Amino acid sequence: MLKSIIDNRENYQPGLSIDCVIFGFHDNQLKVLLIKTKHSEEWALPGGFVPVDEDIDQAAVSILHGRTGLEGIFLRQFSTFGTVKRNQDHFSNKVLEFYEIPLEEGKWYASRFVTIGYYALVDFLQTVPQPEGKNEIVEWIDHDAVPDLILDHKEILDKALETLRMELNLIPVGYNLLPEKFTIPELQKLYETILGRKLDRRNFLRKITAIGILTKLDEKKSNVAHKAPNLYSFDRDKYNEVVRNGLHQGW
Amino acid sequence: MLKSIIDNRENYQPGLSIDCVIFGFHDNQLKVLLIKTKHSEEWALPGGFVPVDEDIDQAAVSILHGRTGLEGIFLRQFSTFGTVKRNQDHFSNKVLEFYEIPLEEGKWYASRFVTIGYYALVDFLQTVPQPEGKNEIVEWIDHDAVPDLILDHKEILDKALETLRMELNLIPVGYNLLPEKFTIPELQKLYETILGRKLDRRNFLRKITAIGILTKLDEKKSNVAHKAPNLYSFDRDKYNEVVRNGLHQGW
DNA sequence: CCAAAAGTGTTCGAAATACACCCATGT
DNA sequence: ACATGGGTGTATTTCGAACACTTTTGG
Repeated sequence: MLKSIIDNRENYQPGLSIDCVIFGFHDNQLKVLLIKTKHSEEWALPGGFVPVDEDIDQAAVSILHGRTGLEGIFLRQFSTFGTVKRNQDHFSNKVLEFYEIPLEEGKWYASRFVTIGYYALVDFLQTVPQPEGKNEIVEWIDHDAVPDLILDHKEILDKALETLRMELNLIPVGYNLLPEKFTIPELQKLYETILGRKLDRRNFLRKITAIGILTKLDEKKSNVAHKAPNLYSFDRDKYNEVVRNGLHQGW
Repeated sequence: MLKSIIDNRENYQPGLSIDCVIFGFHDNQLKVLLIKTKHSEEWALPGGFVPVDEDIDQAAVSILHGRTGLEGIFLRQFSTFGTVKRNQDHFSNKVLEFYEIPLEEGKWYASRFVTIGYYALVDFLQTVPQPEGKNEIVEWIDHDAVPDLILDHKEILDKALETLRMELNLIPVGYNLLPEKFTIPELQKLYETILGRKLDRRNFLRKITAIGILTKLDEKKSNVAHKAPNLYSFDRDKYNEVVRNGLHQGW
C-alpha cells in the first residue's frame, strides 16, 4: 500500500495527508476505529493520501469507504495539522525496510506532512472493518481505552471529539451513529457519552422531541430486561432540514 | 515575490498555501484587508506559502505580520480548501509572463494548491497595509462592498465570516478589533456588524457586562455630537481567561 | 429649544432545571 | 415479590426578549 503510493507519488498531492477519526457507538461506549500495521506496536488513525485529481473531501470519503465499506456517511472536516515536527518520528528506517522502499524514494515520505482531519459518525453494526492487505489490523477501540497513538494522532482525536461536542449544539447527532430503530435511552446514552456527563431523562426527552426529528414507532424493543422501551426512528427529511438550518439550542 | 518563491520552491511545502481573511472595524463598517496585483484586475485574500521548516500556524502569523505589521494577533484556522479545480484558473500564462517564469518551473505553480484558511481580527487604526513590492496594492475594503475575488477566495471569505459568527457564541470578540478605549455603542455596532442584525441596546449592555471582561473607565468620549458616551476598556486578564474557558451563551 | 444618541429598569414568556411516582419485565 | 430500568408531569428558576422614558450635548 505505502510502497505503491510512493511508487506512484506523482499521482498524489505531495506533503499532504488525511486522517479520519471514525466514531461509532455500541454497548453504551463511544468507539473509535483505529488501525495498526504489523511493523508497529502503536495504533493510528485511518488515513491516506490525496490523489492529485481528487477533491480533498472526496479523498476523505474514499478513505472512509475503504476502511469501513460505508457510503453516504456523515463526514466533516474539522482541522488541519501542520507542525514541522509532527511526522518526524514517522520516518524510521524500519518502516522503509519493512516496505522495501529505497531511501531515496523514502524522502518523499520523510518530509513534513500536513494532515487534514476529518471526523465521521458511523453505524457500528453496519461497519465491517476492512484491513488493507494482511499487514493491517483494523479495530474498534473504546474511546475510554484508546492507547497511545502514533505521531500527533492523539491530539487529532481529542480535537475531533472537542469539535463533535461543540457541534452537538449546532446539529442533531445520531442518524449515522445509531441503527435504524433505537430507543430514547440509547439516544440519551449516546449524547451522554459524547458529552461525558449525565443528562436528566425527562428533560432529555422533552428537548430531543421538541426538535421534531423523531418518529415514535408503534413498536417496543423486545428481549430486553425490565420494561420494554419504545422504538423510535429518525424522520429523515426533518433531520436533514435541521442539519441544514442548524439547531438553536445547547446542551 | 512569486518568482523568488518558485526559484526556491524546494524550501516551501509543495501544493500548499495559506490564505488569511483579515477583519478590521472602522466607521461602523466591517472591513476586510484585500490585495491586488498589478497583473490582475481582481482582488485576492492576502496569502502565502508554507516554508518547510515552519509550522503552518507560524506561517500564517508571518503572512499576517508581513501584510499588516501587526504582532500578537487573534488568528484562527477555520477551514482547509482543496477542490481539484480551485486554482485551475490561476495558472495563466499571463501571470507567468508577468513574473518572467519559465513554463517548466511554472508547473509547480500550476498544480492544485490546497489552501488553509485563517482569519484574523485586527485593530484597524493600528494596521498599516504593507504591499510587498511595487506590484501589489493592499487595501481595506468594506465587507459590504467586496468585489469578485480570484479563485474561490469569496467562498473562503464567506466561510470565515460564518465561522466568526459562530465563534461569537463561544468567545468574546473585540479585543483586537477595537482601540484601547471604546464605548459600549461601538462594541455593540461591532457585534451587530459581524452578526448582520440589530441588537437591543439595553439587553446588549446587560449581557456584555455580565461576562465580566469590561472595565468602565472614569472618562467619557469627548468631541462627539450628543450625549458623551462612557469609555470602557477590556480587562485583559479576564478577557483571556474567558477566551480560554469559553463562553456559555449565545447571541 | 430641539434633534440625536446615551443611559437606565421592569415585565413577560420561554426554556432549563430539579424533582417523584407509577409501570412493565426478567429473575 | 422485587429489583431494575422506562415512562410521564409539574413547580421553580433562570434567561432572553420586548419595551419607554429621561439625560446630555451640539447645532
